[in-house]
Amino acid sequence: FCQACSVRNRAICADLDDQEIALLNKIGRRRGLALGETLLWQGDEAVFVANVVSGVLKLYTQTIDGREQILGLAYPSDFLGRPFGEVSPYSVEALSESIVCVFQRSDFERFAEEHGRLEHKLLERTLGELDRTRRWMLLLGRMNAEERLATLLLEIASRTVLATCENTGWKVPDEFELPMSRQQIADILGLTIETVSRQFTKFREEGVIEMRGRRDVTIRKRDALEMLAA
Amino acid sequence: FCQACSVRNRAICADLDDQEIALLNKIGRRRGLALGETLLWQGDEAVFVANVVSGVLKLYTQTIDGREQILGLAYPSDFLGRPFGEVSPYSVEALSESIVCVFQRSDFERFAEEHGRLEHKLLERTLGELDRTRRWMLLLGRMNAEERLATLLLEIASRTVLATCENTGWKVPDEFELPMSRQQIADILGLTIETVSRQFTKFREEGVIEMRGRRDVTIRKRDALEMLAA
DNA sequence: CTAGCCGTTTGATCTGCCTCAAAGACCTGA
DNA sequence: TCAGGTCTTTGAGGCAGATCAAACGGCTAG
Repeated sequence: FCQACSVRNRAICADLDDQEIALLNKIGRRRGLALGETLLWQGDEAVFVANVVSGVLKLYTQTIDGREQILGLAYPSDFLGRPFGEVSPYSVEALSESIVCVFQRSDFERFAEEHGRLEHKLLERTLGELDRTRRWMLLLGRMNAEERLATLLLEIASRTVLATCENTGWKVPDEFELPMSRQQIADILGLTIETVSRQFTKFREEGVIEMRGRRDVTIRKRDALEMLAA
Repeated sequence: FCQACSVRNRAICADLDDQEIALLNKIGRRRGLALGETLLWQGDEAVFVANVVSGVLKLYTQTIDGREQILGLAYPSDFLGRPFGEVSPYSVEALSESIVCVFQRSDFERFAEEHGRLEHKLLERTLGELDRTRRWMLLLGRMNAEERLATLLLEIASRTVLATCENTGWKVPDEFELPMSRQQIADILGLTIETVSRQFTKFREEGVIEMRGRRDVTIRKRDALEMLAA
């Protein structure tokens, strides 16, 4: 039920009143995704749109010869899919067990037309996503490997807190879990897995980060990372 | 006057009726930009939004140490600025003499709230721009210099036709003028000016393109370019 | 406990693009 | 027409990150 939804106040449904929510509730349904499961395929007809309820997913494209580029990560409350478009311009795959709230695109579009507040929220979110994506272009076009990884670590830290502790104040934690493998980090940063691994080792040796296991990161020198990411 | 505006039917104002257009006309004003003139500065308060009427402009960011990355080009009918945001996330500079139709952001937002059709158009445009931007991430993250330039040449060819001959059928021309310098091409592609220049020379030697002067390009082997860009 | 697998790290070498340098082409104004 | 500026092309050499290869470490099933 929408009323009990954990992203009720952060997703695009935030500004809807009870009556509208009830209507929206009728056209959407929950769906669970296993780790590695694909929600949308690039090039397929764009049938669904969705809100992320829990978990982390990746948006990605590929070249014909198999090179992959991750276009972004979707955290709880993020919107997925391509309204007002015929085909999905990217694929979406779950990086962890996830729950999404799925709508038929046609249902969703009809609802959006009739409820300006929803469309407005979607517009704000899309504009924000565009900003974020453009910032990533600077990383891909002009940053070196060290700067790229520093930027990603800070980004994940801040996104993790937003996704987990909604109201526990705004302190960004220095300890978090990477929601993806080394190869996926490489695909986000436009690097190879070896280069990514070497940069992790370098940050560890310099005492900038500390790691317990492969995925648990603790930032020890945030300033150093921020200096690089700037 | 909006009624006589050359982008009247392609910009976000396309779906507005005469009365709405008259209202919009009151809050907007035309502004000319000289080559190289800056319309928006990254980090400044986001005071304006605008539609491009004629000319080509670049959106760009810079790192602290001066590396530049062009985030996109704006052609006639494209929308500029950051509605519903406090600061401009990028700078905008005219690559050619241009005319834009400028609105105070506050005026524009008020108008958008009251006129869902405008907001809807803006949403569609923003979603399209996000798709385009994400496609560029694949280029920046995973393509080599040759593939990058091939992609750009095809993109400029198709954008040029859309911007110039609105209704002369849909044939994409093989002859066009580059609206920017070699350095700016490098900043779009995430390369250096030297690498760009060498790639041009290579394409010329291979007979893939022909050039008269520095900026007039004729595509001779479109398939070759499309193969690389795919 | 052990074997085998997969993801990761480390090492060695290669290469595409960058950097630095200089010559060449075009444009503008005198 | 020529001088001087700017932009572009070409050349030589270096380096960051890619590629190829192998060792390592953690996890799971037997």
